[in-house]
Amino acid sequence: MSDELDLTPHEVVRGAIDESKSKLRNKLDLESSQGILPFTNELYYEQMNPVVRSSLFTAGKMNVKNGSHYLEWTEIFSFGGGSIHYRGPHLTVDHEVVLVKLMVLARGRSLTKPIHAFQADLLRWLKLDAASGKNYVKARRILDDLAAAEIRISSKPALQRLLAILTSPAIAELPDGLFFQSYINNRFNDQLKMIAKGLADDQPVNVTMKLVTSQTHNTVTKRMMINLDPVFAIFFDGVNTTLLPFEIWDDLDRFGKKLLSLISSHRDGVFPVMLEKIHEFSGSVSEFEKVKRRVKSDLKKRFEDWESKNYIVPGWNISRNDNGIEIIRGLKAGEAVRIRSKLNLPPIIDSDDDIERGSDRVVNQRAEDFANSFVAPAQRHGKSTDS
DNA sequence: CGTCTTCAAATGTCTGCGGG
DNA sequence: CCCGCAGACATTTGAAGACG
Repeated sequence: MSDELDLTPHEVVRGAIDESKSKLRNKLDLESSQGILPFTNELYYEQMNPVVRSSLFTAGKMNVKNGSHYLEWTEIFSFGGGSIHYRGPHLTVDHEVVLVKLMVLARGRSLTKPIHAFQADLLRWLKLDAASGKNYVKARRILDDLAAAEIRISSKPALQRLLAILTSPAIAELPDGLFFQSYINNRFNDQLKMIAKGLADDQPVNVTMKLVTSQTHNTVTKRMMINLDPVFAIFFDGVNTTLLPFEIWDDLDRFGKKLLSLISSHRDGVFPVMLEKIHEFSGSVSEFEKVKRRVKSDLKKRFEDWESKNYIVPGWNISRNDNGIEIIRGLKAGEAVRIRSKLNLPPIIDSDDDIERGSDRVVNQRAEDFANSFVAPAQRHGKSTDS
């Protein structure tokens, strides 16, 4: 296992951790609800792995203004085994920026309650000039797009989590848990047998969800109230998600945001991948054959830059295989994206062996990790994974 | 084949003005 | 401080060509 987290003796900080942990638990119990909220905070970008590995949010900005829209369920390009289908307006990385920042605002709150934000917040997130009215139009359109979007994901851990919520009586003990459970129940009870059978038989089963379920605009207070789809939370179990420090992610360009997240989602490095697939992953509308040389040289420059910043480790390589096909090898996240701000970055878990998580134990473990990050920042403290 | 340039069209951002 | 509209200005993109 290669996570180079410093292992600090527990005893030293034990007291502080226990205290901050219980403080966090109380906070979660009091303010939040079902306890399966995303544990992200202002320091970390967090996104579910199925999304990170897909081109759901495209790096390109073409075909956006002219209202490109998937009317029917369409399979989105995706690395790895899972599948992701989409229906709705064309989404770009700008949409993702807004979404993940909304998720940060949702931290510690019940997802059954709305998030409050100003449109000016969106402009700040997107690094747009707040003095320009046109930018408000763009921000509003992004929200509308998110509200219209529907995604369908096949993810075993998420389904297991869903099943656990549906069948576990324990969650109802939490303040808002009953509400959440009945919400899930109303929505999925009919499919319960199908989900259980699919899991047992190892067959693909999908979960359909929206991103933003509703948004209202208060013309008096000028504030927006935005509801996220609670089912979304199931995918943010803190285990099947990828984290990146915002201070890095915020400064990446569109494609960079996607690409570095993809690399970071593979703890042991990205498997060799065709250059053409990376191009497809970017969501570019251009024909690969016509732009491949450009793509390759641009990518080389990008990786050289990232290597110098320790975003990725040396050893990567783009070259042809015996069949003359360009292959990218040896991509692996570097130290800079793993640990930042002297805080503990929970390990990124990926392998098939880890598939059975999404368990309460792991989620609780994640909460503990998160709690640890409230300890004095000087004491960087890490743990290794159970793999 | 890889790197560097160039170009037009498509898009994105900013400026100035208006109002609440 | 919040918001909207037009239009000017800037950047990005896809595509193609020059050169070694």
